[in-house]
Amino acid sequence: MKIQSTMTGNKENFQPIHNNRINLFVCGPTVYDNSHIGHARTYIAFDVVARYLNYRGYSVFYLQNITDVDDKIIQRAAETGASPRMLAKRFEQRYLEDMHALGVTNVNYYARATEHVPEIISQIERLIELGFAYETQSGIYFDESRFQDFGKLSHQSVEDLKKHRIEPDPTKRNPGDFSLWKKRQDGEEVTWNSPWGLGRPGWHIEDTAITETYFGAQYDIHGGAMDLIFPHHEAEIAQMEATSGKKPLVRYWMHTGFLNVNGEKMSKSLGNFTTIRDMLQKYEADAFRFFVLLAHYRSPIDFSEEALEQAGKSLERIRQAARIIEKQLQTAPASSATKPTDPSIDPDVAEAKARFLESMDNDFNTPYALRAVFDLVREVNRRINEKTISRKGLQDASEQLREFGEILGLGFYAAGKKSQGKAEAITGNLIELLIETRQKLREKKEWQLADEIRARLNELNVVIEDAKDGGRKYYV
RNA sequence: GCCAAGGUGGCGGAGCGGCCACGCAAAUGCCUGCAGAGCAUUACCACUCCGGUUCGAAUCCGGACCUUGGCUCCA
Repeated sequence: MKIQSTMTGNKENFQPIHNNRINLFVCGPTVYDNSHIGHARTYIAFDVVARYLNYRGYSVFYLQNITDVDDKIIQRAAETGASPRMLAKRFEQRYLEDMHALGVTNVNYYARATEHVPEIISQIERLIELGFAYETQSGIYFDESRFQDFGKLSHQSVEDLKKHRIEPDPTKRNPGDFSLWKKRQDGEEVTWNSPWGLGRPGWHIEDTAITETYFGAQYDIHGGAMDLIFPHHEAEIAQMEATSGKKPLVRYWMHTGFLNVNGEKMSKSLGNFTTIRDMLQKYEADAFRFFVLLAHYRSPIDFSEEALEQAGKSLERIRQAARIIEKQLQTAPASSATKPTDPSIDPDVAEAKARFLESMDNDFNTPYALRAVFDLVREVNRRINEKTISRKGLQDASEQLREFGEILGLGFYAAGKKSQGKAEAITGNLIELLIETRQKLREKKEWQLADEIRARLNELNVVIEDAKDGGRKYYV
Protein backbone atom coordinates (compact mmCIF):
# COMPACT_ATOMS: atom_id res chain seq x y z
CA MET A 1 0.00 0.00 0.00
CA LYS A 2 1.30 3.41 -0.95
CA ILE A 3 0.49 6.83 0.44
CA GLN A 4 1.71 10.08 -1.02
CA SER A 5 3.19 12.24 1.69
CA THR A 6 3.33 15.99 1.36
CA MET A 7 6.65 15.96 3.21
CA THR A 8 8.51 14.10 0.47
CA GLY A 9 6.14 14.66 -2.43
CA ASN A 10 6.47 10.97 -3.24
CA LYS A 11 4.32 7.93 -2.83
CA GLU A 12 5.76 6.05 0.12
CA ASN A 13 5.26 2.43 1.05
CA PHE A 14 2.92 2.40 3.97
CA GLN A 15 4.32 0.95 7.16
CA PRO A 16 2.56 1.61 10.46
CA ILE A 17 4.63 2.37 13.53
CA HIS A 18 2.94 -0.26 15.70
CA ASN A 19 2.28 -3.45 13.70
CA ASN A 20 -1.37 -3.45 12.93
CA ARG A 21 -2.38 -0.30 14.71
CA ILE A 22 -2.80 3.00 12.91
CA ASN A 23 -3.12 6.35 14.59
CA LEU A 24 -4.82 8.81 12.29
CA PHE A 25 -5.36 12.45 13.14
CA VAL A 26 -7.28 14.93 11.00
CA CYS A 27 -7.70 18.60 11.82
CA GLY A 28 -11.29 19.27 12.74
CA PRO A 29 -13.30 22.44 12.37
CA THR A 30 -13.35 25.70 14.28
CA VAL A 31 -16.95 25.72 15.39
CA TYR A 32 -18.07 29.29 14.85
CA ASP A 33 -20.47 28.77 11.93
CA ASN A 34 -22.16 26.11 9.82
CA SER A 35 -19.70 23.98 7.89
CA HIS A 36 -19.64 24.23 4.13
CA ILE A 37 -19.21 21.61 1.45
CA GLY A 38 -15.49 22.32 1.18
CA HIS A 39 -15.15 20.97 4.71
CA ALA A 40 -17.36 18.08 3.71
CA ARG A 41 -15.01 17.16 0.88
CA THR A 42 -12.09 16.75 3.24
CA TYR A 43 -13.98 14.78 5.86
CA ILE A 44 -15.56 12.48 3.32
CA ALA A 45 -12.12 11.80 1.85
CA PHE A 46 -10.70 10.82 5.23
CA ASP A 47 -13.80 8.85 6.08
CA VAL A 48 -13.02 6.67 3.09
CA VAL A 49 -9.36 6.45 4.10
CA ALA A 50 -10.40 5.19 7.54
CA ARG A 51 -12.95 2.79 6.05
CA TYR A 52 -10.40 1.34 3.71
CA LEU A 53 -7.67 0.94 6.34
CA ASN A 54 -10.17 -0.84 8.57
CA TYR A 55 -11.24 -3.02 5.69
CA ARG A 56 -7.60 -3.90 5.10
CA GLY A 57 -7.45 -5.31 8.58
CA TYR A 58 -5.74 -2.47 10.39
CA SER A 59 -6.98 -1.28 13.70
CA VAL A 60 -7.49 2.42 13.13
CA PHE A 61 -7.83 5.03 15.84
CA TYR A 62 -9.19 8.05 13.99
CA LEU A 63 -8.91 11.15 16.14
CA GLN A 64 -10.22 14.59 15.31
CA ASN A 65 -9.99 17.79 17.28
CA ILE A 66 -12.70 20.37 17.70
CA THR A 67 -11.43 23.92 18.00
CA ASP A 68 -13.95 25.35 20.43
CA VAL A 69 -11.91 28.29 21.67
CA ASP A 70 -10.58 30.74 19.13
CA ASP A 71 -10.55 34.39 18.03
CA LYS A 72 -13.26 33.75 15.49
CA ILE A 73 -15.59 32.16 18.01
CA ILE A 74 -15.13 35.05 20.40
CA GLN A 75 -15.65 37.55 17.63
CA ARG A 76 -18.78 35.85 16.33
CA ALA A 77 -20.14 35.57 19.84
CA ALA A 78 -19.61 39.28 20.40
CA GLU A 79 -21.43 40.05 17.16
CA THR A 80 -24.43 37.91 17.99
CA GLY A 81 -24.59 38.51 21.71
CA ALA A 82 -24.21 34.83 22.54
CA SER A 83 -21.63 33.50 24.94
CA PRO A 84 -18.59 32.03 23.20
CA ARG A 85 -19.06 28.71 24.96
CA MET A 86 -22.67 28.36 23.92
CA LEU A 87 -21.91 29.41 20.39
CA ALA A 88 -19.17 26.80 20.11
CA LYS A 89 -21.45 24.14 21.56
CA ARG A 90 -24.17 24.96 19.11
CA PHE A 91 -21.99 24.79 16.03
CA GLU A 92 -20.18 21.72 17.27
CA GLN A 93 -23.55 20.01 17.49
CA ARG A 94 -24.39 21.12 13.98
CA TYR A 95 -21.07 19.92 12.68
CA LEU A 96 -21.67 16.48 14.15
CA GLU A 97 -25.16 16.41 12.65
CA ASP A 98 -23.77 17.36 9.27
CA MET A 99 -21.14 14.64 9.42
CA HIS A 100 -23.77 12.11 10.38
CA ALA A 101 -25.95 13.18 7.48
CA LEU A 102 -23.00 12.77 5.14
CA GLY A 103 -22.26 9.28 6.39
CA VAL A 104 -18.97 10.37 7.94
CA THR A 105 -19.09 7.90 10.79
CA ASN A 106 -15.59 6.62 11.33
CA VAL A 107 -14.06 9.15 13.68
CA ASN A 108 -13.38 7.30 16.91
CA TYR A 109 -12.99 10.32 19.14
CA TYR A 110 -13.59 14.04 18.89
CA ALA A 111 -11.29 15.92 21.26
CA ARG A 112 -12.29 19.42 22.29
CA ALA A 113 -9.52 21.96 22.76
CA THR A 114 -11.20 23.28 25.90
CA GLU A 115 -11.01 19.85 27.50
CA HIS A 116 -7.25 19.60 27.00
CA VAL A 117 -6.02 22.84 28.51
CA PRO A 118 -3.85 21.16 31.18
CA GLU A 119 -2.09 19.15 28.47
CA ILE A 120 -1.65 22.33 26.43
CA ILE A 121 -0.13 24.16 29.39
CA SER A 122 2.16 21.23 30.08
CA GLN A 123 3.47 21.27 26.54
CA ILE A 124 4.06 25.01 26.62
CA GLU A 125 5.93 24.71 29.92
CA ARG A 126 8.24 22.13 28.42
CA LEU A 127 8.84 24.30 25.36
CA ILE A 128 9.82 27.21 27.61
CA GLU A 129 12.13 24.98 29.66
CA LEU A 130 13.82 23.71 26.54
CA GLY A 131 14.29 27.27 25.29
CA PHE A 132 11.91 27.00 22.33
CA ALA A 133 9.35 29.44 23.71
CA TYR A 134 9.37 32.78 25.47
CA GLU A 135 6.99 35.11 27.22
CA THR A 136 6.04 38.63 26.19
CA GLN A 137 3.44 41.11 27.40
CA SER A 138 0.80 39.55 25.17
CA GLY A 139 1.52 35.87 25.59
CA ILE A 140 3.84 32.93 24.99
CA TYR A 141 5.43 32.51 21.56
CA PHE A 142 7.34 29.77 19.81
CA ASP A 143 10.84 30.90 18.82
CA GLU A 144 11.03 29.89 15.21
CA SER A 145 14.77 30.62 14.96
CA ARG A 146 15.48 27.85 17.45
CA PHE A 147 13.85 25.19 15.32
CA GLN A 148 16.05 24.44 12.32
CA ASP A 149 13.50 22.36 10.44
CA PHE A 150 10.88 25.07 10.26
CA GLY A 151 9.42 25.08 6.76
CA LYS A 152 10.28 21.53 5.85
CA LEU A 153 6.72 20.46 5.17
CA SER A 154 5.84 23.41 2.94
CA HIS A 155 9.30 23.28 1.34
CA GLN A 156 10.16 26.80 2.27
CA SER A 157 13.46 27.97 3.68
CA VAL A 158 13.69 30.25 6.66
CA GLU A 159 14.81 32.92 4.19
CA ASP A 160 11.65 32.47 2.12
CA LEU A 161 9.58 32.96 5.20
CA LYS A 162 10.99 36.39 5.95
CA LYS A 163 8.57 38.00 3.49
CA HIS A 164 5.26 38.90 5.00
CA ARG A 165 1.95 40.23 3.91
CA ILE A 166 0.95 41.20 7.38
CA GLU A 167 2.96 43.59 9.49
CA PRO A 168 4.69 41.55 12.18
CA ASP A 169 4.22 42.14 15.86
CA PRO A 170 7.33 44.08 16.98
CA THR A 171 7.35 42.53 20.45
CA LYS A 172 8.15 39.10 19.03
CA ARG A 173 11.73 37.93 18.55
CA ASN A 174 11.16 36.77 14.97
CA PRO A 175 8.36 37.84 12.70
CA GLY A 176 7.38 34.21 12.14
CA ASP A 177 7.03 33.31 15.81
CA PHE A 178 3.56 32.00 16.47
CA SER A 179 1.36 32.20 19.51
CA LEU A 180 1.16 29.34 22.00
CA TRP A 181 -0.76 31.12 24.73
CA LYS A 182 -2.74 34.35 24.57
CA LYS A 183 -2.91 36.34 27.75
CA ARG A 184 -6.33 37.61 28.77
CA GLN A 185 -7.37 40.91 27.32
CA ASP A 186 -9.89 43.24 28.91
CA GLY A 187 -13.33 41.80 29.15
CA GLU A 188 -12.53 38.36 27.83
CA GLU A 189 -14.62 35.77 29.58
CA VAL A 190 -13.17 32.54 28.21
CA THR A 191 -9.98 32.05 30.20
CA TRP A 192 -8.01 29.49 32.12
CA ASN A 193 -5.46 29.80 34.84
CA SER A 194 -1.91 29.20 33.80
CA PRO A 195 1.62 29.88 35.07
CA TRP A 196 1.42 33.05 32.98
CA GLY A 197 -1.85 34.24 34.44
CA LEU A 198 -5.32 34.07 32.92
CA GLY A 199 -5.48 33.39 29.21
CA ARG A 200 -6.32 30.88 26.49
CA PRO A 201 -4.46 28.59 24.12
CA GLY A 202 -3.18 29.59 20.71
CA TRP A 203 -4.51 27.69 17.74
CA HIS A 204 -1.65 25.39 16.80
CA ILE A 205 -0.84 24.01 20.23
CA GLU A 206 -4.16 22.26 20.82
CA ASP A 207 -3.50 19.70 18.10
CA THR A 208 -0.12 18.57 19.37
CA ALA A 209 -1.36 18.54 22.96
CA ILE A 210 -4.26 16.34 21.86
CA THR A 211 -2.25 14.00 19.67
CA GLU A 212 0.42 13.66 22.34
CA THR A 213 -2.28 12.70 24.83
CA TYR A 214 -3.77 9.93 22.72
CA PHE A 215 -0.94 8.91 20.37
CA GLY A 216 2.30 10.01 21.99
CA ALA A 217 5.05 12.00 20.34
CA GLN A 218 4.89 10.21 17.00
CA TYR A 219 2.08 8.76 14.93
CA ASP A 220 1.22 7.42 11.52
CA ILE A 221 -1.00 9.70 9.49
CA HIS A 222 -1.95 13.33 9.76
CA GLY A 223 -4.58 14.69 7.41
CA GLY A 224 -6.13 18.00 6.56
CA ALA A 225 -6.76 20.28 3.65
CA MET A 226 -3.96 21.93 1.64
CA ASP A 227 -4.43 25.31 3.27
CA LEU A 228 -3.31 23.93 6.62
CA ILE A 229 0.18 22.99 5.46
CA PHE A 230 1.46 26.42 6.27
CA PRO A 231 1.60 27.63 8.94
CA HIS A 232 -0.56 25.24 10.93
CA HIS A 233 1.12 21.92 10.24
CA GLU A 234 4.59 23.45 10.26
CA ALA A 235 3.78 24.76 13.72
CA GLU A 236 2.65 21.33 14.85
CA ILE A 237 5.90 19.81 13.68
CA ALA A 238 7.91 22.50 15.42
CA GLN A 239 6.02 22.18 18.70
CA MET A 240 6.04 18.42 19.00
CA GLU A 241 9.46 17.66 17.59
CA ALA A 242 10.96 20.37 19.78
CA THR A 243 9.16 19.05 22.85
CA SER A 244 9.97 15.39 22.39
CA GLY A 245 13.21 15.57 20.44
CA LYS A 246 11.79 12.78 18.28
CA LYS A 247 11.48 13.04 14.52
CA PRO A 248 9.33 12.79 12.58
CA LEU A 249 6.12 13.78 14.30
CA VAL A 250 4.16 12.13 11.54
CA ARG A 251 5.07 9.48 9.00
CA TYR A 252 2.57 10.35 6.29
CA TRP A 253 1.14 13.80 5.68
CA MET A 254 -2.04 13.60 3.64
CA HIS A 255 -3.55 16.80 2.25
CA THR A 256 -6.80 17.14 0.36
CA GLY A 257 -7.27 19.50 -2.57
CA PHE A 258 -9.73 22.33 -2.38
CA LEU A 259 -13.29 22.37 -3.42
CA ASN A 260 -13.47 25.33 -5.77
CA VAL A 261 -16.32 27.29 -7.26
CA ASN A 262 -15.67 28.72 -10.70
CA GLY A 263 -12.00 28.07 -10.16
CA GLU A 264 -11.85 29.86 -6.82
CA LYS A 265 -11.49 28.33 -3.41
CA MET A 266 -14.74 28.07 -1.50
CA SER A 267 -14.35 30.01 1.72
CA LYS A 268 -16.18 31.99 4.28
CA SER A 269 -14.25 35.14 3.51
CA LEU A 270 -15.03 35.05 -0.21
CA GLY A 271 -18.68 34.46 0.53
CA ASN A 272 -18.97 31.85 -2.23
CA PHE A 273 -19.83 29.00 0.06
CA THR A 274 -22.68 26.54 0.21
CA THR A 275 -23.32 25.02 3.60
CA ILE A 276 -23.65 21.28 3.96
CA ARG A 277 -27.18 21.80 5.18
CA ASP A 278 -28.22 23.80 2.16
CA MET A 279 -26.64 21.33 -0.22
CA LEU A 280 -28.44 18.42 1.46
CA GLN A 281 -31.76 20.21 1.03
CA LYS A 282 -31.35 19.79 -2.67
CA TYR A 283 -29.16 16.76 -3.18
CA GLU A 284 -28.78 13.35 -1.71
CA ALA A 285 -25.78 12.84 0.58
CA ASP A 286 -24.52 9.91 -1.45
CA ALA A 287 -24.62 11.91 -4.67
CA PHE A 288 -22.28 14.41 -3.05
CA ARG A 289 -20.08 11.64 -1.70
CA PHE A 290 -19.91 10.14 -5.17
CA PHE A 291 -19.00 13.53 -6.60
CA VAL A 292 -16.15 13.76 -4.11
CA LEU A 293 -14.90 10.25 -4.81
CA LEU A 294 -14.97 10.82 -8.56
CA ALA A 295 -11.75 12.82 -8.17
CA HIS A 296 -8.60 11.87 -6.35
CA TYR A 297 -8.46 13.34 -2.84
CA ARG A 298 -5.41 15.48 -3.61
CA SER A 299 -6.90 17.02 -6.76
CA PRO A 300 -8.85 20.24 -6.65
CA ILE A 301 -12.50 19.77 -7.61
CA ASP A 302 -14.77 22.37 -9.08
CA PHE A 303 -18.22 22.36 -7.58
CA SER A 304 -21.25 23.07 -9.71
CA GLU A 305 -24.80 21.84 -9.78
CA GLU A 306 -24.16 20.29 -13.18
CA ALA A 307 -21.20 18.33 -11.85
CA LEU A 308 -23.21 17.13 -8.87
CA GLU A 309 -26.09 16.06 -11.06
CA GLN A 310 -23.74 14.23 -13.34
CA ALA A 311 -22.27 12.44 -10.32
CA GLY A 312 -25.78 11.54 -9.17
CA LYS A 313 -26.55 9.97 -12.52
CA SER A 314 -23.34 7.99 -12.45
CA LEU A 315 -24.26 6.65 -9.03
CA GLU A 316 -27.70 5.78 -10.34
CA ARG A 317 -26.12 3.54 -12.92
CA ILE A 318 -24.63 1.40 -10.17
CA ARG A 319 -27.85 1.42 -8.18
CA GLN A 320 -29.83 0.47 -11.22
CA ALA A 321 -27.59 -2.56 -11.63
CA ALA A 322 -28.11 -3.44 -7.96
CA ARG A 323 -31.87 -3.27 -8.49
CA ILE A 324 -31.70 -5.46 -11.56
CA ILE A 325 -29.66 -8.03 -9.69
CA GLU A 326 -32.11 -8.06 -6.77
CA LYS A 327 -34.99 -8.43 -9.13
CA GLN A 328 -33.30 -11.33 -10.87
CA LEU A 329 -32.56 -13.03 -7.57
CA GLN A 330 -36.21 -12.77 -6.62
CA THR A 331 -37.53 -14.22 -9.83
CA ALA A 332 -34.75 -16.52 -10.97
CA PRO A 333 -35.28 -20.20 -10.24
CA ALA A 334 -33.32 -21.72 -7.40
CA SER A 335 -31.23 -23.80 -9.71
CA SER A 336 -28.98 -22.36 -12.33
CA ALA A 337 -30.77 -21.29 -15.47
CA THR A 338 -27.63 -21.08 -17.53
CA LYS A 339 -26.24 -23.45 -20.05
CA PRO A 340 -23.29 -25.54 -18.94
CA THR A 341 -21.17 -23.87 -21.60
CA ASP A 342 -21.69 -20.42 -20.16
CA PRO A 343 -18.54 -19.18 -18.47
CA SER A 344 -18.73 -18.40 -14.79
CA ILE A 345 -18.70 -14.76 -13.74
CA ASP A 346 -16.35 -15.60 -10.87
CA PRO A 347 -13.19 -14.51 -12.70
CA ASP A 348 -14.79 -11.18 -13.57
CA VAL A 349 -15.86 -10.59 -9.99
CA ALA A 350 -12.40 -11.51 -8.79
CA GLU A 351 -10.77 -9.23 -11.32
CA ALA A 352 -12.99 -6.31 -10.38
CA LYS A 353 -12.11 -6.82 -6.75
CA ALA A 354 -8.40 -7.10 -7.46
CA ARG A 355 -8.44 -3.93 -9.53
CA PHE A 356 -10.47 -2.10 -6.94
CA LEU A 357 -8.05 -3.02 -4.16
CA GLU A 358 -5.03 -2.25 -6.30
CA SER A 359 -6.42 1.22 -6.98
CA MET A 360 -7.19 1.88 -3.35
CA ASP A 361 -3.76 0.61 -2.36
CA ASN A 362 -2.30 3.19 -4.69
CA ASP A 363 -2.82 6.27 -2.52
CA PHE A 364 -6.60 5.77 -2.26
CA ASN A 365 -7.26 6.27 -5.93
CA THR A 366 -11.05 6.23 -5.73
CA PRO A 367 -11.72 7.29 -9.33
CA TYR A 368 -9.72 4.37 -10.61
CA ALA A 369 -11.37 2.06 -8.12
CA LEU A 370 -14.76 3.18 -9.43
CA ARG A 371 -13.72 2.06 -12.85
CA ALA A 372 -13.58 -1.50 -11.49
CA VAL A 373 -17.06 -1.06 -10.05
CA PHE A 374 -18.44 0.13 -13.39
CA ASP A 375 -16.70 -2.68 -15.21
CA LEU A 376 -18.39 -5.20 -12.95
CA VAL A 377 -21.73 -3.49 -13.40
CA ARG A 378 -21.44 -3.67 -17.17
CA GLU A 379 -20.44 -7.32 -17.09
CA VAL A 380 -23.33 -8.32 -14.86
CA ASN A 381 -25.81 -6.35 -16.98
CA ARG A 382 -24.46 -7.96 -20.10
CA ARG A 383 -24.83 -11.44 -18.73
CA ILE A 384 -28.32 -10.79 -17.44
CA ASN A 385 -29.21 -9.49 -20.86
CA GLU A 386 -27.79 -12.59 -22.49
CA LYS A 387 -29.12 -14.88 -19.77
CA THR A 388 -25.70 -16.32 -19.11
CA ILE A 389 -25.46 -15.80 -15.39
CA SER A 390 -26.28 -18.34 -12.73
CA ARG A 391 -28.04 -17.66 -9.48
CA LYS A 392 -24.78 -18.10 -7.65
CA GLY A 393 -23.11 -15.69 -10.04
CA LEU A 394 -25.76 -13.10 -9.26
CA GLN A 395 -25.24 -13.60 -5.56
CA ASP A 396 -21.47 -13.29 -5.84
CA ALA A 397 -21.71 -10.16 -7.94
CA SER A 398 -24.27 -8.72 -5.57
CA GLU A 399 -22.10 -9.36 -2.54
CA GLN A 400 -19.09 -7.84 -4.24
CA LEU A 401 -21.00 -4.74 -5.21
CA ARG A 402 -22.24 -4.39 -1.66
CA GLU A 403 -18.70 -4.67 -0.35
CA PHE A 404 -17.46 -1.96 -2.72
CA GLY A 405 -20.27 0.24 -1.48
CA GLU A 406 -19.38 -0.34 2.15
CA ILE A 407 -15.74 0.53 1.63
CA LEU A 408 -16.67 3.76 -0.12
CA GLY A 409 -19.50 4.53 2.26
CA LEU A 410 -22.04 4.51 -0.56
CA GLY A 411 -25.38 2.78 -0.39
CA PHE A 412 -25.55 1.05 -3.74
CA TYR A 413 -28.55 -0.82 -2.48
CA ALA A 414 -30.26 2.20 -0.98
CA ALA A 415 -33.72 2.81 -2.26
CA GLY A 416 -32.88 6.40 -2.98
CA LYS A 417 -33.85 9.39 -0.97
CA LYS A 418 -37.20 9.88 0.66
CA SER A 419 -38.34 6.29 0.37
CA GLN A 420 -39.09 5.86 4.06
CA GLY A 421 -41.58 7.70 6.21
CA LYS A 422 -44.42 7.35 8.68
CA ALA A 423 -47.59 7.36 6.67
CA GLU A 424 -45.74 5.43 4.04
CA ALA A 425 -47.02 2.05 5.05
CA ILE A 426 -50.44 3.01 3.75
CA THR A 427 -49.05 4.95 0.84
CA GLY A 428 -46.92 1.99 -0.12
CA ASN A 429 -49.91 -0.30 -0.16
CA LEU A 430 -51.87 2.16 -2.26
CA ILE A 431 -49.04 2.36 -4.72
CA GLU A 432 -48.88 -1.42 -4.91
CA LEU A 433 -52.60 -1.48 -5.57
CA LEU A 434 -52.24 1.01 -8.39
CA ILE A 435 -49.39 -0.93 -9.91
CA GLU A 436 -51.33 -4.19 -9.78
CA THR A 437 -54.34 -2.56 -11.37
CA ARG A 438 -52.14 -1.10 -14.04
CA GLN A 439 -50.62 -4.51 -14.72
CA LYS A 440 -54.11 -5.89 -15.35
CA LEU A 441 -54.79 -3.06 -17.74
CA ARG A 442 -51.58 -3.91 -19.57
CA GLU A 443 -52.65 -7.52 -19.87
CA LYS A 444 -55.84 -6.28 -21.49
CA LYS A 445 -53.71 -4.02 -23.70
CA GLU A 446 -55.34 -0.91 -22.31
CA TRP A 447 -52.16 0.93 -23.10
CA GLN A 448 -53.43 4.45 -22.89
CA LEU A 449 -54.71 4.21 -19.35
CA ALA A 450 -51.71 2.14 -18.26
CA ASP A 451 -49.32 4.75 -19.62
CA GLU A 452 -51.20 7.52 -17.91
CA ILE A 453 -50.93 5.80 -14.55
CA ARG A 454 -47.22 5.24 -15.12
CA ALA A 455 -46.69 8.87 -16.06
CA ARG A 456 -48.64 10.14 -13.07
CA LEU A 457 -46.75 7.89 -10.68
CA ASN A 458 -43.54 9.10 -12.28
CA GLU A 459 -44.51 12.64 -11.38
CA LEU A 460 -44.77 11.43 -7.80
CA ASN A 461 -41.24 10.03 -8.09
CA VAL A 462 -42.40 6.45 -8.27
CA VAL A 463 -40.60 5.01 -11.27
CA ILE A 464 -41.98 1.96 -13.02
CA GLU A 465 -39.97 0.04 -15.53
CA ASP A 466 -41.99 -2.46 -17.50
CA ALA A 467 -40.86 -5.85 -18.61
CA LYS A 468 -42.59 -9.03 -19.63
CA ASP A 469 -42.51 -10.37 -16.10
CA GLY A 470 -44.06 -7.26 -14.64
CA GLY A 471 -40.96 -5.09 -14.34
CA ARG A 472 -39.83 -3.28 -11.23
CA LYS A 473 -40.52 -0.13 -9.36
CA TYR A 474 -38.42 2.16 -7.27
CA TYR A 475 -38.48 5.56 -5.70
CA VAL A 476 -36.31 8.51 -6.43
C1' G B 1 9.17 37.85 -5.04
C1' C B 2 9.25 32.79 -2.69
C1' C B 3 6.65 27.97 -2.06
C1' A B 4 2.86 24.51 -3.63
C1' A B 5 -0.89 22.31 -6.76
C1' G B 6 -2.77 22.27 -11.63
C1' G B 7 -3.61 22.98 -17.37
C1' U B 8 -6.25 15.87 -20.82
C1' G B 9 -12.20 14.91 -25.75
C1' G B 10 -18.90 18.49 -25.50
C1' C B 11 -18.55 17.86 -19.76
C1' G B 12 -16.51 15.42 -15.14
C1' G B 13 -12.00 12.84 -14.52
C1' A B 14 -8.02 8.71 -14.36
C1' G B 15 -3.42 7.47 -16.50
C1' C B 16 2.15 9.70 -15.86
C1' G B 17 7.10 5.91 -21.42
C1' G B 18 4.15 1.86 -26.10
C1' C B 19 -2.46 -1.19 -25.67
C1' C B 20 -7.50 0.34 -22.96
C1' A B 21 -9.58 4.57 -18.72
C1' C B 22 -14.17 5.03 -16.46
C1' G B 23 -18.61 7.94 -16.08
C1' C B 24 -22.16 11.85 -17.96
C1' A B 25 -24.08 13.77 -22.49
C1' A B 26 -24.57 12.11 -28.11
C1' A B 27 -25.44 8.68 -32.49
C1' U B 28 -26.87 3.76 -34.55
C1' G B 29 -28.56 -1.11 -33.72
C1' C B 30 -30.71 -5.08 -30.39
C1' C B 31 -34.58 -5.67 -26.84
C1' U B 32 -39.56 -3.48 -25.92
C1' G B 33 -46.95 -2.54 -27.27
C1' C B 34 -44.73 2.38 -26.08
C1' A B 35 -41.50 4.74 -22.51
C1' G B 36 -37.50 3.71 -19.33
C1' A B 37 -33.52 0.69 -18.08
C1' G B 38 -29.94 -2.59 -20.07
C1' C B 39 -26.61 -4.55 -23.88
C1' A B 40 -23.63 -3.98 -28.48
C1' U B 41 -21.29 -0.66 -31.72
C1' U B 42 -19.64 4.34 -33.01
C1' A B 43 -17.87 9.18 -32.69
C1' C B 44 -15.52 12.97 -30.05
C1' C B 45 -9.24 11.23 -34.20
C1' A B 46 -8.27 14.66 -26.45
C1' C B 47 -3.66 15.76 -23.76
C1' U B 48 -1.37 24.57 -22.96
C1' C B 49 2.91 25.92 -26.19
C1' C B 50 8.16 25.41 -27.99
C1' G B 51 12.55 22.54 -28.04
C1' G B 52 15.08 17.88 -26.64
C1' U B 53 15.84 12.48 -25.18
C1' U B 54 13.75 7.84 -27.26
C1' C B 55 12.35 2.88 -32.12
C1' G B 56 8.13 5.20 -29.38
C1' A B 57 6.19 11.00 -25.07
C1' A B 58 -0.06 13.27 -22.27
C1' U B 59 3.74 10.67 -19.43
C1' C B 60 11.01 11.83 -19.00
C1' C B 61 14.45 16.43 -19.56
C1' G B 62 14.98 21.88 -20.73
C1' G B 63 12.38 26.51 -21.59
C1' A B 64 7.95 29.47 -21.87
C1' C B 65 2.71 30.68 -21.00
C1' C B 66 -1.75 30.45 -18.17
C1' U B 67 -4.96 29.19 -13.69
C1' U B 68 -5.59 28.47 -8.50
C1' G B 69 -3.83 28.35 -3.58
C1' G B 70 -0.27 29.52 0.65
C1' C B 71 3.28 33.32 2.53
C1' U B 72 1.20 33.63 9.85
C1' C B 73 -7.58 33.51 10.02
C1' C B 74 -8.69 28.92 6.80
C1' A B 75 -11.07 21.82 5.71
